[in-house]
Amino acid sequence: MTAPTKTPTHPDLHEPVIDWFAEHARDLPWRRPEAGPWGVMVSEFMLQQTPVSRVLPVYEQWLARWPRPADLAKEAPGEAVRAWGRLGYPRRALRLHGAAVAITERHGGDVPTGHAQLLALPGIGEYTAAAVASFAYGQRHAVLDTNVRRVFARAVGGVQYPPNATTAAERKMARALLPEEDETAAKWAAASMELGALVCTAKNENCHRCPIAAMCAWRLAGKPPHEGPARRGQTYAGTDRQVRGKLLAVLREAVAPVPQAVLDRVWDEPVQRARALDGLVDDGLVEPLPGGLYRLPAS
DNA sequence: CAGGCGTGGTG
DNA sequence: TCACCAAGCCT
Repeated sequence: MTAPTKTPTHPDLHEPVIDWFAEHARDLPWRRPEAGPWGVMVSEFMLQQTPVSRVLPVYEQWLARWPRPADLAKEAPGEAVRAWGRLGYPRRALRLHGAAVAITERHGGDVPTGHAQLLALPGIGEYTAAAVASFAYGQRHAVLDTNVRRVFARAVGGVQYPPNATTAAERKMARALLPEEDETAAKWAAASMELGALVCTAKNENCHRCPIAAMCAWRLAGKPPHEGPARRGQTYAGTDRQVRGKLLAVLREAVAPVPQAVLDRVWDEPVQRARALDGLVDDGLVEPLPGGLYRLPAS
């Protein structure tokens, strides 16, 4: 019997993908050693649903201004929202600020190393906890983001796209594919994600540049097109989200509290406008003051 | 668990 | 042009 006892399910995928990564990985600031766990964590918050190209400049400003969690923690949350700029989903800024406060209070100012501790922080879900633990601390976790899910769906599952929501089957597959060693697993996580971001993309798959094209189940099956309904497109024009965005843009630019009348100019329809503003206040993104004034939250 | 939550680039 | 997409989280 020559077979070793703990052979991974698909050991042949690891080496080509990791080697490809060594050659083609982008030189991103949060991948450099000087970024540290805090830099990794900040980047992960910003990258949630936001392209790398838009994150880069904000990331640099953020780290220069708040090089440690404690630096951000002592700021007003509104300053985090302001510095977030136009990255989108500004609740992330609030949550990152909240995470910095929690890190300062509960973890002595250092980004925690444990997956469960990370998961307990605001704005950190399953993906981000695994990503920080893996990228910042070299731990072995299944890091299942949209890129990795797509790569696995194709290379292993033989279909064009993964399911809309992450399934237990996907998690199981991701765990089964994980290399045994911590360090190798961390490289694998970063490499498989980068492959999905650069080569095995949603719209154009570039199989000629793919290091595992020869063993890709989807390609070998003749690249059958996605079956079933298309993903629900996110509508935007005319929604509360658009109104919220316009309201918050005014408040981000303002140095002093803004009168209601000024906010009223961003949207004609009064019911929707009021609903959007109320929502921002409920979310803690906007602080109402006496006299019909509004500003970003000071506390 | 489906739906809400920003923004700008792109085919 | 405009629908779709980009390293999710929370309720």
